[in-house]
Amino acid sequence: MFKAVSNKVDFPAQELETLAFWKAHDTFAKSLAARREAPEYVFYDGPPFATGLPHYGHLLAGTIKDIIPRYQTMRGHYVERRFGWDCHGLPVEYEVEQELKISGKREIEKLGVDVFNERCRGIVLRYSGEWREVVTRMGRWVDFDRDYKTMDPAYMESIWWVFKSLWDKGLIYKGNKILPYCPRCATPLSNFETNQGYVDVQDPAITVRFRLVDAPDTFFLAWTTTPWTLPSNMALAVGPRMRYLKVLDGQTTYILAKERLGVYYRKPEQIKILDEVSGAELVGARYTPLFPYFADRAGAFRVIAGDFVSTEDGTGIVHMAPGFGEDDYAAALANKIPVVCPMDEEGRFTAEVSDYAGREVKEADADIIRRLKHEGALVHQSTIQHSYPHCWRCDKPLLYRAISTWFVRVESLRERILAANQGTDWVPAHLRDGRFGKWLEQARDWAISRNRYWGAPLPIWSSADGKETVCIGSMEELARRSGHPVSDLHKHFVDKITLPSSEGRGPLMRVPEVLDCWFESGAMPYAQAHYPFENREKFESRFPADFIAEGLDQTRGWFYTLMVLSTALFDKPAFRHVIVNGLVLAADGRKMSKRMKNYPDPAKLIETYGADALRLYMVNSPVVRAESLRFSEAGVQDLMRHILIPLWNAHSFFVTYANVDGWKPGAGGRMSEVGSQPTNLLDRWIGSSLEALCAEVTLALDAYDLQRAVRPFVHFIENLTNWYIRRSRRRFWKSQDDADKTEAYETLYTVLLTLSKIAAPFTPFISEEIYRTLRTETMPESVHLCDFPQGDESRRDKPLEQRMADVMTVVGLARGLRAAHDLKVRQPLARMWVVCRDAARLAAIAERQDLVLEELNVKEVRFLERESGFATVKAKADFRKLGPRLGSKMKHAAGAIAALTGEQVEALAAGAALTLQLDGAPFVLEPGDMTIEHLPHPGHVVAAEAGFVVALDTQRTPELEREGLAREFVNKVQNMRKTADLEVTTRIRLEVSGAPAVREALDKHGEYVRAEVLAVACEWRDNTDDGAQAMDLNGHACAIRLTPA
RNA sequence: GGGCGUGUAGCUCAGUUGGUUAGAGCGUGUCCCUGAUAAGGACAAGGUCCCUGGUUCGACUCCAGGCACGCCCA
Repeated sequence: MFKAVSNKVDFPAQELETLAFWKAHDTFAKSLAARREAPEYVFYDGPPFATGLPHYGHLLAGTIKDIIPRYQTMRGHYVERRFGWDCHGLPVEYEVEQELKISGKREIEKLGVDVFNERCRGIVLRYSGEWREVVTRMGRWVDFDRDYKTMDPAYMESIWWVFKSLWDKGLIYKGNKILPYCPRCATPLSNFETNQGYVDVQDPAITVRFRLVDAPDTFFLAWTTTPWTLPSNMALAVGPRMRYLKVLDGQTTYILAKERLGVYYRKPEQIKILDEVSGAELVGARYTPLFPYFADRAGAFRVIAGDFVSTEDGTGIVHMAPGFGEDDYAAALANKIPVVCPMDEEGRFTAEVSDYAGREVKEADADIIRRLKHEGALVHQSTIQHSYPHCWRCDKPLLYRAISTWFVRVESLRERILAANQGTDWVPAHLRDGRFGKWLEQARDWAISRNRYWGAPLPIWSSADGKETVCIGSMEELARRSGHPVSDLHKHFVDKITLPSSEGRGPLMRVPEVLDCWFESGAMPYAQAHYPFENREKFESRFPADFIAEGLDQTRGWFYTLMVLSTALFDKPAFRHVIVNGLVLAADGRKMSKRMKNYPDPAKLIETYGADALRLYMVNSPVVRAESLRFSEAGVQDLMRHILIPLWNAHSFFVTYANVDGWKPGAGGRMSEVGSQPTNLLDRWIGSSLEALCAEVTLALDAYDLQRAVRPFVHFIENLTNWYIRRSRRRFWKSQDDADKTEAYETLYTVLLTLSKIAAPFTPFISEEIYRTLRTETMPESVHLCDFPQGDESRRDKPLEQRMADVMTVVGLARGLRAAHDLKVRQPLARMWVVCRDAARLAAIAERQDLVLEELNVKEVRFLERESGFATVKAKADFRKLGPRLGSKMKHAAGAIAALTGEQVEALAAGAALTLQLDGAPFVLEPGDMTIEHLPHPGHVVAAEAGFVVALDTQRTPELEREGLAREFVNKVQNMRKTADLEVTTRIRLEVSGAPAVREALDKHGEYVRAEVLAVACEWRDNTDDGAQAMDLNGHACAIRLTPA
């Protein structure tokens, strides 16, 4: 006996039981243990931040990260799956700052970096329990107990090794980067932080003049909204292809962009245009500095060319303060202009700018403007309203300034990175050379240091004068060189450690920065294994990964950092195959937003439909090809209805009847006979279809195309439930235990068992339930411990699949006719005709005419090879065949072929060649050059499709009417049985009264009726007062009373 | 401004080397079927395959140029 299976299944509840089973039996561990000696398939799991709860994007990526490893395990590989956590970085620091109600560098350092960091350590895994719960509930198998954390000492030590390896290869250097900086918090901000703080503000907008060295009465005009940067002016920039004018205004000559002239001089008669030049001609001109502070700097105070110069505002000549602007800085480097940055950490002028030393730079704007005015350098003054970034913590306007930063020389690695990228395989394929490849091509040096606290410290120690610098690559090295034992590499430990100088420069101190957390996650392949300190061999065999899967946003995140580091270290990509998922959007097409509540809570959704339904829904969408998905709850329900429920019902059907009959797997012996074929065509057909399914799924999964892998399930389940089972139903009911019945059980059993394995990677829960109900003692205890069904083309029978498709076509046509002419299937009809010109196809249908007759409730089918009175034949040109031969004559030929008479078509079909006159030239038409189409004769009950013509005889004799009535009666009783919730085997008694026609039908077909409804007795008596159910049978009154026997 | 992607039915999406009736599901309407079914089936309505041009006997498909939307970068 199989475990009883209800057709009223509660998937979410059942999934919880499955989870409990996996837990109790340690099934995941067993699935790994079973493959311990097998070839390894390497998967790397990208670490999420655990500072928030998982959302649909994580569930989606998690599902993909589950399907492929499950599949590869079933295909005979050992697939280790370790979860990882990204522990360091700003998100954690923010949370702590908010909890402690502190903000910025000064307050953190006042509190103590040790206190702060330990607090970060304390909260970083705060939500890991919830993560584990949700990930597990989704059915994902991943090892949380042996997870890796980027804050583990071993992980951090490997990061140091990575860093030092790059250092030794000369790939690390120190430079400057212009970053938004908050003077109050004394902290640079990331781009992400900056983007959330734009506010509309008013700023001064002044135009000042710079005197040319070679022509003291001539001035460049430049415009700025940050007067405080003027003391740091080092150059002026012009657009090399822009046009500039020299205009005489009174005694003075000014130079500005031609396009901006009208803005400065509304009345042209005020001035005289002296000359027009290109920007390129101005380049190199020297001017007198406005302020004396840096007047002695060599190479400064000249005009340079810049592509960033625009004529949207200002004068078309841009004031360059290289210490305070990104373009300015880059242009200064390119043109060998000195960089000055006379501002301290608090945002005050340094002593270099003696007149304003100690004053907040922005606060000095007014005095600077006053002074310029006094000195005659101010040409125009106004204010501007614009959007300007502000600190998200303290709301102060941010200042851009040069920050000392450490870089990886990505630009020098670029060619090698691109070469390594060629060794990767992407889904979707275009990403490799498209978005990702293009990103690589324009990659800049990577700024890897952060002026923060909670992160892996840069392992660099440096003397006070900066002339001696040491990079440390391991704990042991640090301990040896410093004489201090080391067990934790976080900032508050290692900053206390100094190294002796080897050049007599005094103690070397650690540089203050920590690493970008992307550097840490990019080092995951090495660091999760604590390479090279441990696991040397293991790492080497596990690098690069066979497979990773993350979201599209990782093109400039993890995908990138993995690739940079693996190329720098080993000249290889870190992964071979990658599936990139797109964004999960809310149903309204906008981003999912907690505030707007525009999406269903994932936990609730899983409680309603189950994880299998959610998994299938997500995977069966273009979101597994990096396109975005509008998440729809109805879509999840839809998949449950169309795949999971029918699958479950097929299973439930099988178990119910197998138990009724006491059928056991293997009892008939056929199962064990290799290569044995069932005799029943339906059985052979579903077996062949299953083989097709297996082949398609295998092909798609081997290509990492998940959506394509899911699609054939829909078709197969439809075939299984709506054709195989429906047409086989009676085979399972037959009370004699004959060979055909056994074969049906064997077939359905094998199909369901195999199907559970093919579906296991996608829907691990329902597959497990079905498998566990069906398995025998000798089979593995879980479907996930089984091998994936091995495809075997020899088990395909494609001609049979085609023949069955023909039968379905014929049935479909006839059903359409019944519907169109209002002839319900319960009403038997005397005969039908099936016409097909292909005798072989016709014969194949004749062979299975029982299916057709039963499905359509028709007494007899007649087969014809000619349409005779039912339809007219028409010829249609086969464009595919004729097109290449005829070329431009194709159109004419098509017309001529369509115009052929019935006799001509007939003759052609019979094999006679026909000569057409095309544009005066003869053309010999052969039978294969056309296809025959049918036009059903109007007024007849006839339909045609795909070479078949089907006609129905709609005559209803009294005998047919009676039989129809009997079937109607059976239907009503069956519904009553169902309503009364009777077992399928329960015998009943019937008492019936009603119209004479009903009685006649029952008298004539009583035996059939009793057998169908399992009635031991069917009495005709007046039962109207006796709780009988009154109903209408095809217009005849009837009352039925049903009691269990 | 640059890069990449997407654009097919009211909605979500398929569409295989270019071939003449462009498909499925949902939704809508009508009907049917049901002793596996919170099911299923048939039929109907619904399409400028984003636009323009080109190549071709023939373009949803290939090419070029636009437009719209999305993401990334500047």
